[in-house]
Amino acid sequence: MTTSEKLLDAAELRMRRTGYNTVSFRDLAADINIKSASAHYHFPRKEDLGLDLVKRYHARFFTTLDAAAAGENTRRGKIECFRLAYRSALVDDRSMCLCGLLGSEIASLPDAVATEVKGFFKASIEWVASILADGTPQMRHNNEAAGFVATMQGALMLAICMEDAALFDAMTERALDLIAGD
Amino acid sequence: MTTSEKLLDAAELRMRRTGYNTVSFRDLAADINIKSASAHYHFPRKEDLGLDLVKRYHARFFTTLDAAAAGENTRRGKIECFRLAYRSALVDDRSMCLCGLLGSEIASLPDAVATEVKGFFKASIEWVASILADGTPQMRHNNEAAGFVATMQGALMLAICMEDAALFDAMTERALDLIAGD
DNA sequence: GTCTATAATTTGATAGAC
DNA sequence: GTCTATCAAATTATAGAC
Repeated sequence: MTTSEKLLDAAELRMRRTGYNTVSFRDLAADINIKSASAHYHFPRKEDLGLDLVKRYHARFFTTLDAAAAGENTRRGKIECFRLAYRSALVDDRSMCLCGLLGSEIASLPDAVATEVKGFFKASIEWVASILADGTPQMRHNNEAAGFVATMQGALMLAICMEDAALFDAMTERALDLIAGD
Repeated sequence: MTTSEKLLDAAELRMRRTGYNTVSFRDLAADINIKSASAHYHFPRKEDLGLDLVKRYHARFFTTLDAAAAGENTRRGKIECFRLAYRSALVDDRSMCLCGLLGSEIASLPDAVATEVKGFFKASIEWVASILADGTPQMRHNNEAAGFVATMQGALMLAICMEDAALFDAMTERALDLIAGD
């Protein structure tokens, strides 16, 4: 694994817990046993690191999601994959969605990073909407898809905040029924 | 208005946009034309300010909500008041819910502030559940209420992030139908 | 209550040696 | 690529005058 990847891993761990502004080059460098000046060699400005991190998160999220959804034949099965991606953030990583946290503090982000976060949500809504429409996007599906994404984000935040993982399932199962039928 | 109240107002404006950690005593003091040392006279530590701010937000949120819901006779009408409280944060204040933002970055908050944020969500869930149960709380109502709160929080975050206020209505109207019946 | 002044720490970032 | 050394700025917080 390259030093850049190690830095991105360290940044993801920290930013998914405490956000963009609380994470310093010194902390990240210490995490992987280098000095902060070395970290700046790989990412000259913090904005460069933030941008690469959100791009990597975005790409990995949908690659993993598409692979899982490819094994499902029903709309409900595919959308359940989307829900499980958020559940995995909670259960496996005990962390927020990177874009859910950065999205909350979007007014404090560099413009380029903020734009990338918006891109993640746009892609998320379109992904869910495309499942609903079976390949033919429609405005109504977009609204339903956005509501589903919002519920996943809010449920993840609340479950982490309340330290109650079971609450995530309780909060999201009806949303799945609503969007995919009982 | 007292200086403490002015400081809390300034802190609320800033923290509902960028979170807890980006807000400094110097910024708040400058907002109300005093010096940061004077701000420390009113709130010795930042944690004191954060704690008072969340407590004030909590109290005001439910006072306003109760007043609005008292004018409604139906369950749906009362829960619609809850939705409108979030809509007002978006449309009137163009800001996140204070606790939605602080909840996202809860791992970076002083313990006392984090506890107070959790208290806001506990009270929110109980408020919605009590409407569902007409005064007789039940576990099933608690899960439905939590899901509704999650959707409001996620929808507010997404609408602000995507700079699309209309999206909030589109995302939340079905959640209201789901919980209160069509 | 507010001020000036300042301490102690942390931060993003750079210069230059190896 | 990584290091030491350093900078300029910002941060939380305190001491003491008025």
